[in-house]
Amino acid sequence: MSDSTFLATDFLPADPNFNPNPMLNYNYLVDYHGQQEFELSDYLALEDGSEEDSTSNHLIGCHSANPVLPEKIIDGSVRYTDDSVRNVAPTPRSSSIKCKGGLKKIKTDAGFRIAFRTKSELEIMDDGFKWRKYGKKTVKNSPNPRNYYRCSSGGCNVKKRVERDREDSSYVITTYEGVHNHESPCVVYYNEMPLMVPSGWTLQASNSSSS
DNA sequence: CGTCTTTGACCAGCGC
DNA sequence: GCGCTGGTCAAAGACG
Repeated sequence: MSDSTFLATDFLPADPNFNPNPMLNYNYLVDYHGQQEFELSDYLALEDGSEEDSTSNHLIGCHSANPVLPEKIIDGSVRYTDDSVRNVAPTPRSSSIKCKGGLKKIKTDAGFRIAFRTKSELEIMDDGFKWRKYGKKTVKNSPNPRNYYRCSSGGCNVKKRVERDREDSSYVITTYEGVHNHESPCVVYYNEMPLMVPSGWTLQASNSSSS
């Protein structure tokens, strides 16, 4: 499954005005390893030219929650630049989607799974959605527990896992799974800040492609 | 009182 | 088949 490799990227909140909400900080997203500017609007465009099912509802649907920056992903595992692989979770019947800019998403039965690593002191970043914690697990070979969250909006079964990098606890590894079938509770807030919304970025409810 | 977190138990998948 | 591991459930407690 080597063709499902992500380019390794980092999310670097170096600016003091940094807000962990990726929706509000798309201009802070930098392809760190590639030394190349990487904006969230680019990421939104990734669906174009995808190898399958490019209805483009997926990313629109996961707008503020999902699209930060993934590390490399090898079919359910996060692969770091040092080629170490840390298990995220098996991704049964997954399929990779080739994306512009070298990024890919993992599609599962529950929708897409996107993992990324964020340098942040905050373990829970405000991504515009409301999450309910439903589990906590210690992970093998990791001193840090993994927390499980589910979108608290009724009928929305998007999940996310949050854990600290076992080797560098200043990084938080977040994995989103599924696509929200509702708008972000802070859409109103975004609409009040039109300059913060990338061109071509439309805040619309997704068709629940995961169903 | 409603909502959320905590946490131990349970279950399923996978490798040996 | 068995043990390990990750993911989820659900009861109990905390909190506003």
